[in-house]
Parts: sequence; structure tokens; C-alpha cells
Amino acid sequence: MTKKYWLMKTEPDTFSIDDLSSRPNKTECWDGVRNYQARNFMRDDMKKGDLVLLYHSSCKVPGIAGIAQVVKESYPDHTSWDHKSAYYDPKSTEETPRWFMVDIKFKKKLKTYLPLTKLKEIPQLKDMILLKKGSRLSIQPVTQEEFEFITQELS
DNA sequence: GCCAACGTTGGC
DNA sequence: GCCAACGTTGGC
Repeated sequence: MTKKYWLMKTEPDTFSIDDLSSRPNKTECWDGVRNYQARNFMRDDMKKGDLVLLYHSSCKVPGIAGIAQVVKESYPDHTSWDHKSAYYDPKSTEETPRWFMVDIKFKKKLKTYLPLTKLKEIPQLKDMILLKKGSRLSIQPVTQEEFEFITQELS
């Protein structure tokens, strides 16, 4: 199986690339995803070793901040049956979990942060899901060409 | 804070 | 299965 590439959104006020890099083992479980399409990508398609662009959303300058790697493949998101969690979903139980997560590990920050405004100007990136009008998908596939262009040419 | 676009829910 | 109403995302 060849390596795949992804983009995952996070709100830096809640959890930023620096938070990831300062975690013990630089690893974090990606809990709280409550969208079926994003869940399916994590549950079915994300494999250990896949590379991830970390995107900062809902902030002053949205954009791509760094690179992470999938280190643990999908397993049930326990926050979904935790009554005290903000991510609690009564339809998800330990016996029949509805939501899943993966673990990712910090790889590096981009040398230069890539703001959304800049990404929009790059012809090679015009087909990125991120840049499609109305796209809100928080976990999305990225092509190898897009990934390499972003990490090698732009940063 | 606004609002367009999208996703989900639930009555029928 | 349709679709109106509501909730959420996320750029601006």
C-alpha cells in the first residue's frame, strides 16, 4: 500500500501545531471528529505512515502550519460515550461506537507558514478540496503532487 | 459578528 | 424519501 496524504483542520486557539509538538511523545489522538465523511476517511483510509498537513482554521490567518504523520490507525473515539465530554453523542456507545479517531505525531513545522490567501494564488493547487467553495471537510485527502508542491516548493 | 454554504434532524 | 428548519463551519 502506498503512502497517502491528508489535510486535517484544527483551531489553533484550541489545539495548534505547537501544542502537538509539545505533547509527550509529540503525539495526540484526534478526537472530536463528528462528521461522517471525515470519520470515514479516518476509519477506512488512513494508514500508519500516511503524512498529514496540519491546517489552522477559524483564526486570524488561516493556513497550513506543518506536517504530522499517522502513527495509530483508527479506533473508537471514547469521548463519544463520555457524558462529560463536549463531544458526547448519545448514539455512540462502547459496544457500538459511531465515531473513530487516529493518532498523529508531529513531524515538523513548515519553514514558512502558508496562509490560505497564498494557497489560493497557486495554480498547481487549484483543485485542492480545501480551496473549493463552501468546502468544510475537516479531514480531506491531498494528492501526492499537492503535498510535495506544498512541502518542497512553497515552504 | 456576519453570513454563505453545507450537514443533520425529524415531521409528514 | 422529501424538504423545511435548524445547527455548524469557517472565511471575511
